[in-house]
Amino acid sequence: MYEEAKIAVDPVIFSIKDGELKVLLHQREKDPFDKRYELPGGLLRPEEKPEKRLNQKLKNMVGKQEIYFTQFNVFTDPDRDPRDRTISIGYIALVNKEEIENEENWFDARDLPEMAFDHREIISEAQKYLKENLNTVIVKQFMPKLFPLNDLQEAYEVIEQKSYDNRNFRRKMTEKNLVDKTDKKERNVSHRPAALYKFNE
Amino acid sequence: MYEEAKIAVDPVIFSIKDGELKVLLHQREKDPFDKRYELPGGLLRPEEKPEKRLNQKLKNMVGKQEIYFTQFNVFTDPDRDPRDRTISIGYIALVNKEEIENEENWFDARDLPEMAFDHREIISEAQKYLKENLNTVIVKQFMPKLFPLNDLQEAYEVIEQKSYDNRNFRRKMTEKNLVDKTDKKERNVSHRPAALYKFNE
DNA sequence: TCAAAAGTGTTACTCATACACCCATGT
DNA sequence: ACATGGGTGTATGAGTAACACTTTTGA
Repeated sequence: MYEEAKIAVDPVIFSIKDGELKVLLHQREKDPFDKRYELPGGLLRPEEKPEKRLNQKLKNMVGKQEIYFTQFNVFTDPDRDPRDRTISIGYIALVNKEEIENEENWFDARDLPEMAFDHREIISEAQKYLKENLNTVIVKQFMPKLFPLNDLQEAYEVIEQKSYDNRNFRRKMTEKNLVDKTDKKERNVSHRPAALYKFNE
Repeated sequence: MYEEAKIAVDPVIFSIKDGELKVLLHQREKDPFDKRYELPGGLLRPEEKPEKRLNQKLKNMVGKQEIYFTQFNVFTDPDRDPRDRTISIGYIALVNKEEIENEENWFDARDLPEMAFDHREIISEAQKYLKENLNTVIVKQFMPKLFPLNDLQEAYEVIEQKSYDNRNFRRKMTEKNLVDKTDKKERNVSHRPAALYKFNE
């Protein structure tokens, strides 16, 4: 008759640190794919909405209460889980580097370890989505409240994998009033301290 | 334990005719929602891939072999089907008006009949997706091989719900080499016949 | 005084927008 | 000849892209 399938919620949790796009992974401790890394997802429980499941997961993994996420794709290959048929709903979730306490399970998205299931492909699709749908709302999630303009430029560059002219970038951000200069400055840097900016409202 | 759910594949099949964005629907003949209209979807069978199911459905409904489609969203509300929990994978499918033989089940997307389930919402999301992701590949699906430039403009206008300046529109299409003029012309029209264009490669 | 990153202006080019009249055909 | 939609050019402003040197701080 008709197929019944389990429903997984798989977040690709991104952050930007040290000029790299990072992804938060979890190491499996049982078969299949024992010891390999996987996305920190979960299966839906009866009557449960994906957003609820995801909020719980994100809270566990990252600690922060409110984390931005959005659905980007669904993975349906009948053989993607060797046990039962499982449909995975793929989400991207974005956290700023200030939230990262323990760097241990954060990996460079461009240099991933051995992955379980089709999770490498899911991450690759997620990166593509991130790049294609980049906007201020997205980048904002990666930044702390106050930041130097050059860090913002770096965020764009890391996601889009291209470089901007520093003068043009600054002009665009300030003339369009996307950011506001504050009277604060960087501290304890061994060079000219940058002015700190914040996002406009 | 964990939820098992049925998986539905629901295509929103769009076409453009008479200056309207049309959607192909199917009238139900049993409860729940007897006599209401629904998307011409189907449930996945064991081991079946959504793309395969969709190809079958589209072939049945429209006749043409190769139809462009793409996944746009997933609908997961636990109560969206009053019988069993069913996850619906939403697709948009695009056909050009030449393929429409029987107009009977084609409805103006902006004036739908009473719908079953959450299908009105699915169509509304599909329209939003179409509008936001409009590009030449998309519009191409709606057009016959040869067409007057003004018909192409109309297609953009119907999808985006805005109007273009005719001179600017023509300049953009031709200068960017998105279309090529052929030596053919409209026939049997009671006004100056339009030159027919085709998409570039 | 040196190293390191922050910050700053001008010019050229491309693209989007606004706007009104003549043209080719069928009836 | 007239009604109907087809077809054309120019000017203005906005946004994007290219390009190199001076400034401020800590060490």
